[in-house]
Amino acid sequence: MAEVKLDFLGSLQRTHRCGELRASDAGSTALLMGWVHRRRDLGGVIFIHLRDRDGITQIVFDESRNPEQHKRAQELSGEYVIAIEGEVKLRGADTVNPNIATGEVEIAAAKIWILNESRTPPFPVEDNVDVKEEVRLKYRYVDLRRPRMQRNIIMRSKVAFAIRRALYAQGFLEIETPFMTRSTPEGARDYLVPSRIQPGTFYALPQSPQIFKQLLMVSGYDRYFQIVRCFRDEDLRADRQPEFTQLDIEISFLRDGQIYEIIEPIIWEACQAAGRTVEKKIAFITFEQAMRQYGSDKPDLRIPPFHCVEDLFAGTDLAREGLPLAAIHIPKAGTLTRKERDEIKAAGQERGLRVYDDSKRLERDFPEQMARVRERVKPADDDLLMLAAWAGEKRGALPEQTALLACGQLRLFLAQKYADRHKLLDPEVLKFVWVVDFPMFEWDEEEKRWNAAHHPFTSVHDDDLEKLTTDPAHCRAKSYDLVLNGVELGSGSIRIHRRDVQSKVFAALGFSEEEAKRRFGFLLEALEYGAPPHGGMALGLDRVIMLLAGEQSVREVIAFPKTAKATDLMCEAPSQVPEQQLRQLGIRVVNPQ
RNA sequence: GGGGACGUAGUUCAGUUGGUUAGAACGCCGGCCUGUCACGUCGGAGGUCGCGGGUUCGAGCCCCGUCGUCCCCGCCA
Repeated sequence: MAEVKLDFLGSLQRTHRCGELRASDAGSTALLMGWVHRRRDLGGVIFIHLRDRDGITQIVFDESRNPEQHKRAQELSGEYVIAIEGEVKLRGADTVNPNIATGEVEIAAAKIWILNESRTPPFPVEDNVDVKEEVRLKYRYVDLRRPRMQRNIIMRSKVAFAIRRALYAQGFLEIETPFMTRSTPEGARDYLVPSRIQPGTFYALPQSPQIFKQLLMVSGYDRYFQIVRCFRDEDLRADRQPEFTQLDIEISFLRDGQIYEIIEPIIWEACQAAGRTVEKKIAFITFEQAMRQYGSDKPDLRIPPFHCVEDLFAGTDLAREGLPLAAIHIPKAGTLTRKERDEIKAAGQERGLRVYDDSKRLERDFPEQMARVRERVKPADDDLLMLAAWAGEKRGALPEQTALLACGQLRLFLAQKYADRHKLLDPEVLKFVWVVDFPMFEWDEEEKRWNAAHHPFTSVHDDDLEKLTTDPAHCRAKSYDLVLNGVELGSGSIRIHRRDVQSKVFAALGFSEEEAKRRFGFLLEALEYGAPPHGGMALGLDRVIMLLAGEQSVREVIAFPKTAKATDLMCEAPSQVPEQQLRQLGIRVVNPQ
């Protein structure tokens, strides 16, 4: 870096932000602070674009009018931090810049303070410059200056504020819960925090504040929320970080259906804050419908459903007992090449499916059936319509479901493959849907036992109470997921508030009474001290913001995210620690890398 | 844990069947320039071709390993 004499900030104070000045401010004196976005040195006159998170203002240094300050401006370079004072002047008609909000004016610099210099940034502070994410993450503080990131981070703040406002308006209280808590054996892997004071023991960082918020209901804080960090030590994805933020909500005395009335306005306000207009009422689909129409418990409603047509093909080679035959329909895919058909078949095969793509042959062999299929699906002339069926041995505890999931994956594969043609996967379109009536339990093939599909505190559907012991596979839970464009935003349930019911569910999950007490004793005990009926949900705030911002990854809406291997490239976490620190904790590293 | 893509200047990329001194654009540095706004113009600097090994007369290019980033499956009550 050049040797530059730096000025002190002292009592200097901004009069405006860099996106604020307009023609009506002409004639007044302004003092701005910010970063040197660009310098254009024409010799006798130097133009600076001064930038802060609000916008850009042009500053002019004229050698003939103010040689001393002009000389100082020659020392400037990109990303220097400066303060500028001068008169706001109207630009001549031919020099107005329509590309920036302040383009009608400029500041004739009377005085410049150079507050700090800057090394040349590793990449330009602009959008539309592709930079490898690795570099962006290492210099995240620079990346966050770029307009797109600023827009996302600012949107995130605005959405969070709108959510808080909407919740306060509905009488909610924001209450904090501990980060250093007890490890619970179910669910994701815990991040552990060793205790120095109790050697050999560990706190766990919460996977969610689930139990604490239920305890708050027991305590009578009947409308609770929290925008809170949660931690899960599992592998990452584009929409998954090891620490992520939940909007956590719990409500007492929640009557049937009330949760939707409470959540929907909050979602609406959140979308409004992001500048997105959505319908106030969100559609419903049952888990079973979602599986049979979309092959997914998080259906993307922007693309048409597939249709199960095994009934039409009963008795033919295509239909197999207890397994679906899916008519997959993708609009506007047009005529496919041989190569494309092979790719589609291969994609189906990878997922265990046989794909019947030859429509001519299908029409020839099954003319009546295909007529009925077209009746159901109603494809246009240039739409893609093919059949898919499970190819091999039946698999899983629920083979039909396994097959439906594969069909759903194939549907998404095709929808993405031809997204350019049908244009239905438009991030501008927001299709929310409630998925309800989830099964209570899922079969764990490895451990050969039933697991809670949502979590073990979820109420069973009133009609299915008796099935808890007799037919767990067909027990429906009082749970609900909120899905947007094929992304699960969050889930919730009506909780069990009765000690006896909770015991039955634990029994169905194969826990002995002792085991249940050991794992969740404090919650079970709390249920014995006047627990009100309650329920709630948790929404993944990062995902909400991601979709509202039209981004493909939650990393684009988190200021300091982690990589796919859960590292922070900027501060180089996680890291080794001094031996002494480990000794104090009574920890020895067995296999250091 | 498995599969796939990528890694060359500060950044984004090109680099022919393996062949002389690894190029371009932007950025950076220096000169000139009083109305630019992606300023212009003249000149210049800048490379551990991710890292290690191998094949070869010769490797950015081929082979093996390894590290890193991204995507997907498993996993995420």
